[in-house]
Amino acid sequence: MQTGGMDVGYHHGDLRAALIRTSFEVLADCGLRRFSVAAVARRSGVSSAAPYRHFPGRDHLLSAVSAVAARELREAIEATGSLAEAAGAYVRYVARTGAGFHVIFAAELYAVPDDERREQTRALMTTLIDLAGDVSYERALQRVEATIAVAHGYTSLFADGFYDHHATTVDEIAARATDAVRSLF
Amino acid sequence: MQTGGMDVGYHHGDLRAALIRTSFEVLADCGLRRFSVAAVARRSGVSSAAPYRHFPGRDHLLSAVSAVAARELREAIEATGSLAEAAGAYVRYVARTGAGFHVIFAAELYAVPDDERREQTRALMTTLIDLAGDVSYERALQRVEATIAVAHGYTSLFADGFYDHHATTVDEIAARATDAVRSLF
DNA sequence: GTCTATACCGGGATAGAC
DNA sequence: GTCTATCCCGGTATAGAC
Repeated sequence: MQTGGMDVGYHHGDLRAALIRTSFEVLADCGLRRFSVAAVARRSGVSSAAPYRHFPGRDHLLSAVSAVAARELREAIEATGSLAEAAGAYVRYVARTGAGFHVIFAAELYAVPDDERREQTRALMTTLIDLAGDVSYERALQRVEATIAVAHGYTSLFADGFYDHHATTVDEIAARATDAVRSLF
Repeated sequence: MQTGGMDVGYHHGDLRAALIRTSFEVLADCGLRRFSVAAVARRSGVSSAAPYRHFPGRDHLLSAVSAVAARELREAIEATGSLAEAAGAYVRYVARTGAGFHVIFAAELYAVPDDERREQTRALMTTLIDLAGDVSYERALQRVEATIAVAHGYTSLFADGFYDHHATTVDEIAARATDAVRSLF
């Protein structure tokens, strides 16, 4: 898939990457529920057939999005120093990109054999486990799960419009998620 | 909508209620994402047109499901004595029925003018606020939101197969959600 | 109140031109 | 590599028979 430094000169330069980028927008706007290859194509300004040159099908495109989201999220989390701050980083990342754990670990991706995605999701979990502190692996896993639950929970409420009445900002929600995780441990 | 004690003698007796009941199964099996009137009809053993005698469209059926879920969930929560236990009750209810906050407060229902749903969701929130203890309304709301976030987060992880590797049971997840909320306050 | 049949729409995916 | 054109499928919703 690499362009190898040559200017290939076709319409987009890198439609594959553009499609992945646009997929985030579609996810943010429509949710995983109404995510469609056709919508991504429209929004990218290409025909509905074009994406199939780069991805065999809808799930493979989603898998590529999952891999990118897992990497970017891990990088955001590595810039913090604790699980509590990681929860805040998660809230901000999902609010910004539209792709959270429900996309990264979407059930429909289990059957998609995408080594890149599997590597990136594994690395993300490893990073979280490392942040859990010097405890047993079992205990670390439970802490990570609790953190994910809190972060994902707040994010879902925010995304579902739960806070609309109070004009709550992303940063406020991120702070609440951070505080909640902090008081867990 | 009440049958008024008369035996009406048609195919189902009460197709409206049966459709709502079947909707829970479809939600549990397919998720909100793939929920469809057609699937509910198939599963109920009626034609795809039959539901439209009782509900104007997909969203109205979902709204009726939301109202029932809000009432049943409130009853389950009223049987507990604290927000922490309410979180556990929530995990168990959603695992059993498939309809959680993402259904009860689904964004696509905002536009549906269903007084019964609005009343039931309001009552559910009131019940939760009352459990938050003798604090300011603002503080109570924050506690409720934190509780919902934790409960919904754990439930999502469970539903998405996050715990499959460890053969975790519903009761274990419910206990973790309860513990997490307890350590929040 | 429920049926069969159908119109309509939109997404998934492929064929073949360029 | 992308286009246009097309097929298939399934869900929404309605019309009219029973």
